[in-house]
Amino acid sequence: MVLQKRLYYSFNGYQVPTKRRATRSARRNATFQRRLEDNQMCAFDLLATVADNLLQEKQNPTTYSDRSMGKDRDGFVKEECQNANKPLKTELSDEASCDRRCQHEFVKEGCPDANKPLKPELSDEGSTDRKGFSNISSQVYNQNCCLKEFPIHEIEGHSGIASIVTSSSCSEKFVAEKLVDGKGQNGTENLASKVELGSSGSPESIGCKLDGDVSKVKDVKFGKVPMDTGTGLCCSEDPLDEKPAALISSCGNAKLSGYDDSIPHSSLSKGCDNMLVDSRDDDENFSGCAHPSNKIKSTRPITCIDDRKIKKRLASKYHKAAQESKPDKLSNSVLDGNLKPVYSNRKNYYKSQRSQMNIPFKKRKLFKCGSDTNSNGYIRSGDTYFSLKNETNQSVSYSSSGMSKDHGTSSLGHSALRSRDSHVKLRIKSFRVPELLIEIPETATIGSLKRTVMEAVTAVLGGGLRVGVILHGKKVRDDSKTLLQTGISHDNHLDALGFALEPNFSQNLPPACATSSLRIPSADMPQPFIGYPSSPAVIHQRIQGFSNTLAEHQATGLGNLVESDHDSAPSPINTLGEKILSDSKELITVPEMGMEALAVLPGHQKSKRTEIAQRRIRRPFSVAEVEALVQAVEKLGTGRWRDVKLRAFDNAKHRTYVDLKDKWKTLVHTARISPQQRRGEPVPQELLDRVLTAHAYWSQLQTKQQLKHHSKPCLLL
DNA sequence: GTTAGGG
DNA sequence: CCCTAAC
Repeated sequence: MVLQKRLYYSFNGYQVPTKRRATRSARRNATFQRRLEDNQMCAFDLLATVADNLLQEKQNPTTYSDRSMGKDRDGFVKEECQNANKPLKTELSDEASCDRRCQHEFVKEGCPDANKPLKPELSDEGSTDRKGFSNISSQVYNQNCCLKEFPIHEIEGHSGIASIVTSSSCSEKFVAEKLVDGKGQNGTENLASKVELGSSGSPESIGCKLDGDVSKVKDVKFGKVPMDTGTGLCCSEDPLDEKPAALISSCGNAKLSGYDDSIPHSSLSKGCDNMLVDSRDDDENFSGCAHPSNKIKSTRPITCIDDRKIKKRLASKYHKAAQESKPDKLSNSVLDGNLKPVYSNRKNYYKSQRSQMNIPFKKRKLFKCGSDTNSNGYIRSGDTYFSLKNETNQSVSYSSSGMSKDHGTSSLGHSALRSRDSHVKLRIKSFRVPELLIEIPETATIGSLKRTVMEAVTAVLGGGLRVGVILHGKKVRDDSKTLLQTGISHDNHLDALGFALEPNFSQNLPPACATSSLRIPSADMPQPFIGYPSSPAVIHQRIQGFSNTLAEHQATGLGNLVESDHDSAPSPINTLGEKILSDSKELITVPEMGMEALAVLPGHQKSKRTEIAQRRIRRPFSVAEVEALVQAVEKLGTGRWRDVKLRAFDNAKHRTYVDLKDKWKTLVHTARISPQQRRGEPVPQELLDRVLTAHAYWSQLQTKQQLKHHSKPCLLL
């Protein structure tokens, strides 16, 4: 859908603003997320490729990594940095073809002040520079801990590095691409944050790649990643001590090191998945949450990866918002019971806001993935892949474009799948954006139209979305059911299966737009962040409101499904229609809350989030509303807002008398300032004149009355 | 629950 | 729009 694109862009745009310089962590977070998103796509491809290779070659990665690493490392470590605990990367680099010298140097240099020295080098030399890489890597390793401290900018500056890190195993391609491109995608930069994580290994690996040493890279990865992993990517962990297998894991390691000090290197192997997951974790961490990631990473089985992806892509935000407390919703519903609790348990994302904010990112990701990357990536929840194919054979996908095409995917999927019983592969190419009702004056500019649409979309997204599963036209609400129980199996025609983005509210749909439609409640919702338990019932209703929204894909006629929901709950929608018809005046509005929330994203999410979460969506008054307000005030006067509300806005639920009072206040102010100073939708001068007149009249009257009151008592006394 | 006003 | 004091 067009909207997708818009959303995508919009998010990006928003994101940017969101980046605040305020906090390192915040910045990191934002950038990190982005990178992750960008990287993910790549990662998938890489993973797929790797997986294929592995399968075909059946090499044993583990050996590779261990061996090579071991010696190199030791030697390296001993020589260069004794201090540094994590020489692994260096090895990688060596293997990669990097010069030991460089490494050593790096190490030496890096060890002492691993944290920050890198930057300069990187920036100067660029990603290609081995030294730079080595430095980075060394730092990373050293750090395991230090990374955290890495300044994002540094990383960002070195897109190449960052990218590498991020993608880790998966990213090989990614990295390569980026390197080639130079900066690579936008995302690359973002990666930087990640870079921290993986940077260590990555730089070198990157270099190799550049050099054309793909094979090496893969090998490394492989080494790290065990063949068996159905997940392909992950190789479970490298037991190598904690030192990261380095190369392969560069990403993973990096993450670990960067994000979680404690995180085990094992994550390396995980590569892409980790990344995704990590990213999430990172987010959390950044936000201040405890880092679950460590646990996850270290502990997580390979399978987790998929889940992560899924979550991230699909749910990430939504989940957070809605589920945080309840792990299952998305994961369960969409994914399946198989999912590991690990992720499902996400920690609380701090705040709803954050989550909201995140959504965009994630969405972005989703979109991207969907459109661009999808091919590669399916998400695997637990064991389920959402690509269209069934695990082994059938490709049931909505999208006409079959997943089967993706070699990478398929191969990975299969391998991964094998490990588990049967898996259902689903491919979600894109999500349709819920229906939005927008009312805008003919005189509005295209720009304002765009903004309005954006706001509406943002509001929806910002409010938090959740994923709805539709099967045979019916919403599947029982999150606890397994796919099998629900009838979603490889044996079935997945075309009957649909996914929808639904508003995830915890509260009521507040806004339903004036009239409207569905809206997104998020703003109103109290839900927030952590553990906010939302009652299913409520949710459903809300959803209903939104129900229109769903949509699923292209080919399949999921569309029908959408409304099915209504049945369960009384839908606001119906009302909407009525309202709309009845109140021509009312706006249908477009809420925008998203912007604000987004802006906040990066940093302080917590506090703000909370606040924002509850804030109502902003619904600018339309000229018609203003006209009605003026008329009512002229008749009733100021100070009787409740009456005004009843008289002129009785049917506008979203307009409280306080709102009307505030609007009047602003109208008076607007009328007094020069037209050039006015913002927003212009209000006819005629109305403003009436505002001033009425205001003067009633003010005068009020004054008189007050005088009377005062005087009277005095007199009486 | 309303108003009024500051933020 | 939110928040709060005051009514």
